[in-house]
Amino acid sequence: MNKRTLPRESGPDATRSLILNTALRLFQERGFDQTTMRQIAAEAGMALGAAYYYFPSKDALVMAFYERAQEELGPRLAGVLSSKKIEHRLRALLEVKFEYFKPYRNLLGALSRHTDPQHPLSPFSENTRPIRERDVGFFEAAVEGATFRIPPDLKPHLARVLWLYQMGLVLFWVYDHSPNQERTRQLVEKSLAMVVTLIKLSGLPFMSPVRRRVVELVLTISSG
Amino acid sequence: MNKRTLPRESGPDATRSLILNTALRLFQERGFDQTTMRQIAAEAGMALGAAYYYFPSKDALVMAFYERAQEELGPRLAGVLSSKKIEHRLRALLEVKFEYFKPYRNLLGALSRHTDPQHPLSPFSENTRPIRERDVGFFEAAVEGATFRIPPDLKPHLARVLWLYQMGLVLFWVYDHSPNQERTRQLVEKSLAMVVTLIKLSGLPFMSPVRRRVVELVLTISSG
DNA sequence: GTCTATATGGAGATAGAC
DNA sequence: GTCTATCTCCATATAGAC
Repeated sequence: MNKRTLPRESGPDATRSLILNTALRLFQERGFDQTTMRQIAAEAGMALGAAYYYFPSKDALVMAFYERAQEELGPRLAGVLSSKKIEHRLRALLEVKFEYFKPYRNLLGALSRHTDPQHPLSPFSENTRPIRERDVGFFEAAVEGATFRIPPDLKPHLARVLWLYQMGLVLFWVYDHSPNQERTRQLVEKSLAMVVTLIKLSGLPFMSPVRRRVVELVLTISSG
Repeated sequence: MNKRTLPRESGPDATRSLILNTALRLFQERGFDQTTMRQIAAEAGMALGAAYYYFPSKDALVMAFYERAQEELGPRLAGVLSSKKIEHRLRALLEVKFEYFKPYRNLLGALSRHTDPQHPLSPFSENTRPIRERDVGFFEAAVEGATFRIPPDLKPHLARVLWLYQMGLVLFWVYDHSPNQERTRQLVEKSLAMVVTLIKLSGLPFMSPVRRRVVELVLTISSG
């Protein structure tokens, strides 16, 4: 038996979890900037230093949130790619994400400030690369397993572009104040149909030069 | 003679300008977050309270920067729309912007955190609407004055989409660490050609349903 | 290894004297 | 309009109890 399995009701793992959960709750309730390390510690029933013992900074809490999300999302994303239609497969991925992040919508809003790829917490940073790559992997899987003719010159880049598209949708969702995020739902439906149409259109013979330029564009953007 | 013309070497307008210029210089040199109101006041040769007399908050300095930029950019943007080719017209607008903002590239990076449309300093906020609308107006002018067939159903939305496209380019530029932002230059050239091609392609007769969907998409996004 | 209590130093902002 | 003095609050560091 492995001693270090699930967090018990006491012990270091449980304390760590308790702090993280408390922090996430407060971030969501009061906003990220308005929540102080003092409040987190107090609400978790311990002294300030104790929280700092487990998380050396407020940003470390955010990083732990990213990692936990990636861990918990993995199986769910993998388990939802059953259809063969690309549109269904992509929609399934999106639905899992929205569902999972729903309790953290406000928090994600606060975190979306990290546009600088140099910042460790940016979705484009070196620091978050492992998380990002695993995530892109699910879009690769969505593309791979679909019965859908993809122009071969586009194929190597498609997953990454779709991942970026998905980031855009999440950003829109985070700031969507319509009831139950109805506008995002519409945007997903309309943009998804459009994305699929565009890929299909791009496969037309006379589109070959356009495809080449798109690929060049993608390379320019991602070569940094 | 109007008494309130240009800032003199002394007087309230001069003091205000001095504070703003000092702040912008420090923001650029040391970073926005690392620069304190104390440093700004000290560097401008006055007490902290004096700086707060002119600018009630650090964000007020940012807003003043936005307003000044809009004012100074206006004539330059208007003066550069001489060609009749849409591609040249758009490139001209972009060049003026990059040129003007070059000394503030670092600062813009720090400001790009304001993704929340609710935040007053966001480029999408209610607060910055007048600035934004005037800016969109230059893209309308760029489209209007071009000898270029634009599908009539796209036309009402094109300027706003191009404005958004331009915001994306600026964001890329802000974080482009290639020498002399060479990658941005490439991105501009390639994406500009692509944008023009796409608009042309969208005018083909059988593209009518695609156009309709694009318009729907734009409406969904901007209806908030 | 885990945690409490306390100290440090700096930030944005303000009140009220001059 | 400009200043000094001060308020309030924070992230973070550390000393040392258990």
